[in-house]
Amino acid sequence: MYKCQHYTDSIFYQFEQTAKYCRFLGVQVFQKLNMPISPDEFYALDVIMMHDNICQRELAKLILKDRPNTGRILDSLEEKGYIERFADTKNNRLVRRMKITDTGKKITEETSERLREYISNLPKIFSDEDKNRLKELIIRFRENLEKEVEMKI
Amino acid sequence: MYKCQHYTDSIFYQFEQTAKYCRFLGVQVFQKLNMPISPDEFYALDVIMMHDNICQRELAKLILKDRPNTGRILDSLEEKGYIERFADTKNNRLVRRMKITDTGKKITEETSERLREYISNLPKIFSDEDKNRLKELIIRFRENLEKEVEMKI
DNA sequence: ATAATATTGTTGCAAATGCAACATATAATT
DNA sequence: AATTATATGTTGCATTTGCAACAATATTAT
Repeated sequence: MYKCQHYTDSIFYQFEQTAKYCRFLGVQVFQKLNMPISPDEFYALDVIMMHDNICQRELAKLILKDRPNTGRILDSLEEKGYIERFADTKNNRLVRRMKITDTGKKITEETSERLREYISNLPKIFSDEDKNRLKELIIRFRENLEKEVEMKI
Repeated sequence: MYKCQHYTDSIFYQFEQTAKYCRFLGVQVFQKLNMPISPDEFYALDVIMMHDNICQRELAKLILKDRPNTGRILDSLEEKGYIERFADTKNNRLVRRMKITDTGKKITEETSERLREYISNLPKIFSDEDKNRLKELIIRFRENLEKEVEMKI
């Protein structure tokens, strides 16, 4: 006899639902705080800041968006002056690498700081210890998942 | 000093990324197994089966989709003969309730069974115990999250 | 040398999604 | 009684997303 008869009992369901709340919270907080960028743009900038000279496809793999959409986000970020793109080669192949600009860095850091402050003011029912245990378990879970899923990015 | 300087270190990032893998896995498995319904349709049917005579908005809240999209999924499911909808009242207000049909039930159970079989054949590196600990933590995390997010459903 | 395959990025379009506005009906307030 | 607010569902449209096809170039195989 299985306990997990229903999808809604599965861990996959838990992940999808919880991620939706995360997304909604993100959108709401960014709106409430009148952030100058969208959550997606912030995520991209954050990753670019951590990976200097990253090329588009590598970024796409990190933010788990397909190449066309990654390119479009970058078009927008470049137009706003938050990143700069330049041609380079990788294994003798032409790639477009990017750098965050000073403006972009400033915006990202400010956004990050305001976000952190907002979050720190939320009621903390979840202890830091639990949070770390949870994070660790999720990472381990995802690492297993990655082996089973073919990402066409 | 904060450890979580970057979004990519946050638990929110972990959730969003992992949920993406869950979604991708779902799509791939449903395709590979040539399922007669989409993951989203399956989720809806699964919830309807567990909540007999549920009305549209209640369903929308459970599958975390907005009312228009929930309605559209139901149009499709009804057209395929997997559910039946009928008018009723709730607090003296007109609502559309639904029931899963015999065909719908059969399809859902078959899909559920084939899915379970497929998943059980994946390499199990994550113990059942860990899985339950993880599920429990996620649920607790989401319950806290729910208090902070205003869902306009 | 030629053909086939692979990598990276872009374009274009179909499908899905999000959201505001509407329609309808009821409850609550003044 | 009249007005306002709330609950449920639908319609219509703009935006986003997903995906196939293409372009350009490099590597590998025949």
